[in-house]
Amino acid sequence: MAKSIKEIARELNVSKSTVSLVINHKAEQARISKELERRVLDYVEKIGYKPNALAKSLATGRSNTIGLIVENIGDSFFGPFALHVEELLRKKNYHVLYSSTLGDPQNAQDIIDFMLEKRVEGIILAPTINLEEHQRKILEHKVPLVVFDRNSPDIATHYVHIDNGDSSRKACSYLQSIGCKNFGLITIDSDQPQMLARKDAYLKFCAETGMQSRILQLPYHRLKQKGISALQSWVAKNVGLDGLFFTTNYLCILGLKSLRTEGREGFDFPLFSFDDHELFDILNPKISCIQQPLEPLAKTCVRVLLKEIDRGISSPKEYVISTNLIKR
Amino acid sequence: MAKSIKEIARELNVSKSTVSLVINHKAEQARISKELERRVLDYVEKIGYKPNALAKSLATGRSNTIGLIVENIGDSFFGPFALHVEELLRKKNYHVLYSSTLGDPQNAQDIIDFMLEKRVEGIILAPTINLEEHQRKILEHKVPLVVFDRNSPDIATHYVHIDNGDSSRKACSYLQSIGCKNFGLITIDSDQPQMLARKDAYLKFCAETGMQSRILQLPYHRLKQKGISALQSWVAKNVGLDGLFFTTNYLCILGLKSLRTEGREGFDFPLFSFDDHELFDILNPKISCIQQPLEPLAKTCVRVLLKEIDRGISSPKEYVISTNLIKR
DNA sequence: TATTTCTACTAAAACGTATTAGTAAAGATA
DNA sequence: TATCTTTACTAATACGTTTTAGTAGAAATA
Repeated sequence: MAKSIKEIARELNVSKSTVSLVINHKAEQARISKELERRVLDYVEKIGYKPNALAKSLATGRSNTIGLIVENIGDSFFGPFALHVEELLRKKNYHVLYSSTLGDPQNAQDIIDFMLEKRVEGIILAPTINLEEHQRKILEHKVPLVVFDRNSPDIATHYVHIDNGDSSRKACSYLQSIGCKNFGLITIDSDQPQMLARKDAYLKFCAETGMQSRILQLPYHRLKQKGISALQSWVAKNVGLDGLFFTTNYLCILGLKSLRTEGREGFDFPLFSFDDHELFDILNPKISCIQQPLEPLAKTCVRVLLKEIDRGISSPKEYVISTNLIKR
Repeated sequence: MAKSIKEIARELNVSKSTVSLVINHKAEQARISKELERRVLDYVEKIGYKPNALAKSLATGRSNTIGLIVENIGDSFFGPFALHVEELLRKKNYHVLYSSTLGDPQNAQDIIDFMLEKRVEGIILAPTINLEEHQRKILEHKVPLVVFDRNSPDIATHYVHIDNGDSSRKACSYLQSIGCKNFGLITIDSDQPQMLARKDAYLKFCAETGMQSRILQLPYHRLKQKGISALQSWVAKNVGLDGLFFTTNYLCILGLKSLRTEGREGFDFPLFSFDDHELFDILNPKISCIQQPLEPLAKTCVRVLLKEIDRGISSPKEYVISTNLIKR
């Protein structure tokens, strides 16, 4: 199908080596004459030769590919994150093999195996629960690994993340500063460390300020209709609420939906979201939030990973990216 | 680093062939004894052997990878689309190498070259302008290609898309049915065929119903602040408007922003968007839209591509997916 | 007992590349 | 003119697989 160096060599009556050397711009150092070089170059150009990257990688040991494993490439956090990663890597001549785990450890398992088999040069991973073993496998195979967003506390890897506790604290103080004296927390029923940190900071804030803590934990699955009604009855039960702090943007959207379906047009108290959303600044009322700066996050992941690839695996470090408080 | 079949063979005192055959579950057909098979299997398991997919692909000619080229993996159309593609392909044991062109033909060029070099078995492409030549290149290399969302009329490929004209027509009729007698069209200043089709259907509708056409074409670049003010002054100029039809959801969002920043809380006429958005049903007023059914779209792309890969390239066909009109 | 058939493997070639050591011919040196 | 350099290449090996043809020895057949 596609022509190989071998065929080109035969057709030009030269050796494979010559063709390979010319193609890789090593003609000079290999003392190939200018004429021959031209002849090869012209022919290669003419037939539109595309080197076989698989063979190349096999020979050089470099795949020029990195793996990106997220929960869901389609969501408003990971999608734009992936775009940044891709952009940054493109500049370094790397390409991205991505996959979404959808939170399913079996998927994650398959994905990681596949990537290791594809000999990606490094992996950026937003782990879901129960992925410790796989992370260990990646490390065993000496493939550089950068974990972001979430991590497993008991396995040492490079870890890029925001300070969830701190950010959550900032959010609470902000709500207090705009007059909320009784705001509740809506979070997810999961033991993801970042969610725990957000909740703990809220609890700590309550303890310090004497505010009564009111927390609703929704189950991770079935966030649709069930979640809406759960939220509605919870809000109804908790009289005196004067604000809501959602620990993720999709929870906040769920909150919006549940209030809307309740027939309320506006809101009588502020909503605050952990993570921004494209439309939060045009909703009514505007929704303030903690914004995870995607680009710095992506930049750090890429930088750290490339360094590992270049200089070999080093001892794990933690990289904390600070968040922005967006007041609206 | 990672152990190879060769090393395993040496360590077990058998031949490479034996190891390979056992690993690929061909022990029986190659009459390898059960004992030996077990011995190999156990050892392979013990050391956590991962075959080198690069070598494998080189030998078999199959990369088990398909390329997905979109404009922006981070946006609310392509991201979820990519997720569906990934999911569907996972089931068939294919994986996805994706890239975003960001509308830049140079990027697209690089991406396509890279994918051809990686010997992807097929490509799903949402082309941007000036990509005809590259599509031709893909086809020359005998790589199955499915184009979706947009196409270049003068190059024959399998093409999966919605019926833009028809959908746009439906939108117009709907607006008319709810009482709009004077709605305008906000579109993008581009000659992408799908945008033209949407606009043309509007014009045709005007011609047929006698409604005066009012069209604003915003330049594709600088859609942010400039677009907002352009839109504002255009709306101010066009007295008597009683509805707006946006030909994409990001234009609609731009519209929302511009009206909001104008200080208007609500709207005195309906807005309609081509393409849905997560929050359109909770905004005030609710925004009706044409919804492109992502899953059928993705399913068709994948199905057609896999068929091409399986049975060889066939003569190009067009696949039209019908849209939904979401009334809110 | 000489031949055929099975059994249980292995040797060798191929995929398409990169790389290093080698070489024939021409030119320079002594 | 015999030796050393340089020039302009090429041969050979390696990367890690798959696959097909081959083979030594044991068992079965005649």
